[in-house]
Amino acid sequence: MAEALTSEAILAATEEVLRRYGPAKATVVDVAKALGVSHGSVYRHFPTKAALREAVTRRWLDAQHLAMEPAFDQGLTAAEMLRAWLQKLFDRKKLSHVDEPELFATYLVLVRESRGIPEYHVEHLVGQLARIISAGVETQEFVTDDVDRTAQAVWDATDRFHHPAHAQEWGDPHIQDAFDAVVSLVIAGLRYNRIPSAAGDA
Amino acid sequence: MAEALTSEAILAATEEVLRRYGPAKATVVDVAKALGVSHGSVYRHFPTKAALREAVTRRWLDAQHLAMEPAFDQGLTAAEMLRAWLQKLFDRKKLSHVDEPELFATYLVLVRESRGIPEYHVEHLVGQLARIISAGVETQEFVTDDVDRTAQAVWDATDRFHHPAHAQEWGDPHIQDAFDAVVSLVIAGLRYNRIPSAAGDA
DNA sequence: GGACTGACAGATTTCAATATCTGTCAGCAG
DNA sequence: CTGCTGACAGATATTGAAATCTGTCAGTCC
Repeated sequence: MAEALTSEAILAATEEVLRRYGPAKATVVDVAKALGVSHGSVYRHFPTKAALREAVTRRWLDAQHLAMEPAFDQGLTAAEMLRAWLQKLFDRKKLSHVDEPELFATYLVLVRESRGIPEYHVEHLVGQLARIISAGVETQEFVTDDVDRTAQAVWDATDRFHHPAHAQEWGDPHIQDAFDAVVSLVIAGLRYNRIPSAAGDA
Repeated sequence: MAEALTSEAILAATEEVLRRYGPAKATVVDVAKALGVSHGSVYRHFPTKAALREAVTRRWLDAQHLAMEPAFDQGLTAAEMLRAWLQKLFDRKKLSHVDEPELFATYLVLVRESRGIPEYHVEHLVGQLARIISAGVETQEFVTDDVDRTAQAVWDATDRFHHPAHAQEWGDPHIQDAFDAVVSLVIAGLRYNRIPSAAGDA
């Protein structure tokens, strides 16, 4: 035999098979064939096909999260940082949707099919948002009595520009305009926002 | 023969057939059968199956628009009116999605399949939003230099609570909380919002 | 003994034949 | 003459038999 079969090699091969055949056609047998082993060997490293797919998905998401890590070192206001972060997220999503629609669709299917993965993804990004908003609260640029809740609200309010269900709208020529309008509205709200914890509003 | 076949009767029968069989199974033959005529007769009133479906859809949407017509007569602030209108829209959507999921899905398919119908629907509702915001600007409760653009931004920011792509999230127990947070953020933004017409922001 | 194979059962997918539907139109009935 | 019918051609949908896939495991190889 040549070399030991590693989980890493299986993940890489699975990624390649998913790219080539798409999520609907990719089979465990294909992965094994690409590695030159029997498909029984793959089951020695991953208990089910679903677990294998989920491992690939989590790996990909972690790379996305790393790429979105906000940079606090520059001399930007919180509003500028927030706008830049949201714009970067939007640009990345838009680009991958326009440039590689099939790969985008593939990972969309993968993310959706695993319970808990979408939550994992959103919670991570909302956490990054919260850190930016928190910085704004410290400099008294933003006002809020619940940073996490507000971060979630900003995420929800900008759903149209990052939720894959809206991907088809990202090709609209006026989409950047709509993005600017929503982000400006949200930032204006952050400057004077007091979200009630249960009910009531001024 | 009994009575003349009218377009009205065909529309009513089509609605019934769509309710009973769903959008995938409903056929022109079914409609004709329900009316006790040959399917050729239906084509005397509607040129294609698509035109027939679109007529039913437009009829249904007009009823929805009427139900959402904002009431300006009460002694409410613009913020209260805006919140109430958004809540009503959310409640109506949520209710029809929870109470009659099949009918909701049926009209969702119908709305999507006709080019132009979604735009017709959204433009109408954003128009209602614009009237509420416009009232707020007149009382100096809200600030904006472009009512229509701002109305669209409010619509976009609340997408999660009316766009059917998010319907599955409406069953979440915390959804009302998320709604309140977003609406409060948006209303805070409206009080101090100045959306740039092309680029740049303070 | 630990890693891999290959045959297997049950579940899922594919594919081609069969049936149904859409849209048209010549002809019939009042 | 006007409104409806029913047969028709091409397009679409349904079905069930055959092929493939998933997950297991007794057995092989070093």
